[in-house]
Amino acid sequence: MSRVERLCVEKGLKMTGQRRVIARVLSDAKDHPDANEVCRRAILIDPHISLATVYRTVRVFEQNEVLERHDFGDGRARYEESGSQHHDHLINIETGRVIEFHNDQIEALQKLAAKELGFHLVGHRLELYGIPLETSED
Amino acid sequence: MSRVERLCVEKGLKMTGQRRVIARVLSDAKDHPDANEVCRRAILIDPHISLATVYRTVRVFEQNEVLERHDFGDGRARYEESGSQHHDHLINIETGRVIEFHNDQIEALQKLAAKELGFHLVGHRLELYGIPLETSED
DNA sequence: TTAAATGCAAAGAGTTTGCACATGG
DNA sequence: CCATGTGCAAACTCTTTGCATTTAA
Repeated sequence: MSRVERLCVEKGLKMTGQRRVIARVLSDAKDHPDANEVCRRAILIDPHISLATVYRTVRVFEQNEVLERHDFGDGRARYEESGSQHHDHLINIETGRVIEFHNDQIEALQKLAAKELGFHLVGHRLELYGIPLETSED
Repeated sequence: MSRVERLCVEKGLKMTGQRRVIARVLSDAKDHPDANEVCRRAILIDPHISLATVYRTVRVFEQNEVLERHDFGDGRARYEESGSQHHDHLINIETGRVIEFHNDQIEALQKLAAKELGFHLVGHRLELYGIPLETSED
């Protein structure tokens, strides 16, 4: 049983064959697939899965905090298993590859910045866009 | 002549009536309108403007760094005049209103974080989502 | 059993594009 | 004048939804 599936069970979600497969795909994913990619991988395991079901399922999973939805600005949502710890993303603009990182100082400053503006911080999005250091020597 | 129009002229862009109006709308905007909203405001000044032209125009303007495109996660692009200084956004999730802010410390830490991961930072996106402090007392 | 999940195809929202016509430099 | 911009409508991408059918609990 995949980690995502276990989380679903803990949340009391009805686990259908399709949901199990989608959960597995997301648990196995090392990247941040979009709905279409999740569907394609799911179909490799079990062809009885439609894109509509993927969309409905990821929404339910997201609402149950079993996975996280990201928007990297390319017009489609991407998904990843809810990690135990929060992290942000650095996107290598040469390859499109996404690297996860966490920085406590930045997190703290964000909270502070929001407070100074009169807000209680309930969420944030931080994405860094970079090029590999070797390549950037100009 | 609006500020955006002047920037366009400096870039050598051909200034048609429509582009002038769109430039004006964006110069006058105190918020971050989407393409549809830009079009509606433009039509108030001159009805001879179509949504397709707005899309084509904002793309040209963006490519010429005359305005900036933002994606606040609600599925449509939003635009604002390219300011002299960089800033990030705090979104009031109760009203949807966007507040601009700038924080040098966070900027510096971002650069550092990227460097530690082996990247040269060429861009970033930071959005804070918050609720007004008065309302958040629970 | 039965409320909830699924597949399909159609509908939406936002954005882009092909083509004939209009226009700025 | 003529390369470029525009309007219109159709196309495209991503996502959602209505409805008849299937399925988990």
